[in-house]
Amino acid sequence: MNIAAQNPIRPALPPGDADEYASWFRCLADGTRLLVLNAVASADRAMTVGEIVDCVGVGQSTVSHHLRVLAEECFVHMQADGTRTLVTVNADCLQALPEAAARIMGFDRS
Amino acid sequence: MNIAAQNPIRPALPPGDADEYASWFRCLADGTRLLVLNAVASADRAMTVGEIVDCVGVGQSTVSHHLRVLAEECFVHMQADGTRTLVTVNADCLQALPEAAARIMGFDRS
DNA sequence: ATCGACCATCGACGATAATCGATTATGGGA
DNA sequence: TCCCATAATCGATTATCGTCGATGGTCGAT
Repeated sequence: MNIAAQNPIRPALPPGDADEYASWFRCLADGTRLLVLNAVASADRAMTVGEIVDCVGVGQSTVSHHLRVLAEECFVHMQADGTRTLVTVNADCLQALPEAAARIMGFDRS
Repeated sequence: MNIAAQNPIRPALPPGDADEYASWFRCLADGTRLLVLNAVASADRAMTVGEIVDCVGVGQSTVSHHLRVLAEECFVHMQADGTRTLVTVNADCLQALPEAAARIMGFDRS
């Protein structure tokens, strides 16, 4: 018998929300990507892609790929500046992380 | 020239730590795994593997796999009870999440 | 002792993702 | 206009991961 499935006291996390959170966490689930994010976050200024490449120590195309992934989830903001691309972090995005954890743990403030 | 690499004002996140955090986030980077975690967290009691299977709606071996991954990162605790396995959550693990975010963003309290 | 319930493990498959090198596109300076 | 620097894109390769079905092992009940 499955008591929990029949008597869900707390509303279960909708599978759609779970996938949404998952893709969000997946963005942080790679060491290189965390190094990229940390480099930009620690710089206190906009960084170019080339600077990030030198900081992280992987190929330029790899950094470009990771920046695109981070930008798609709004962890960073990218703005073209002539031939360069200036990268800045979106601090709000990471600060929303505890809220996600709370929902997963069922600490909904309903 | 690479100013940031030569003048790292803030200490960069060590690559080893980045990988450590990454494997931590990777644990939460799958929708099914979040559903498993949410099911156990919302239950207010220990759950058996079979109950989780019924809640989440994937195969038994898949749930067993995800539970092992979650247990390796200490998100859940598993204890054999006869032929069953009782699963409980480790709330502390998810509450440490904001700290990880802070370090990635360079908000080290040195 | 046998049977059934429960769960872990194994092997396989498909999908996804990380990385690299090469190429291409674009803007700025000579 | 021509060249260089910068970065995005492409193609290929490799590794990792999620899922399933089947198998095996263990405990409890009959």
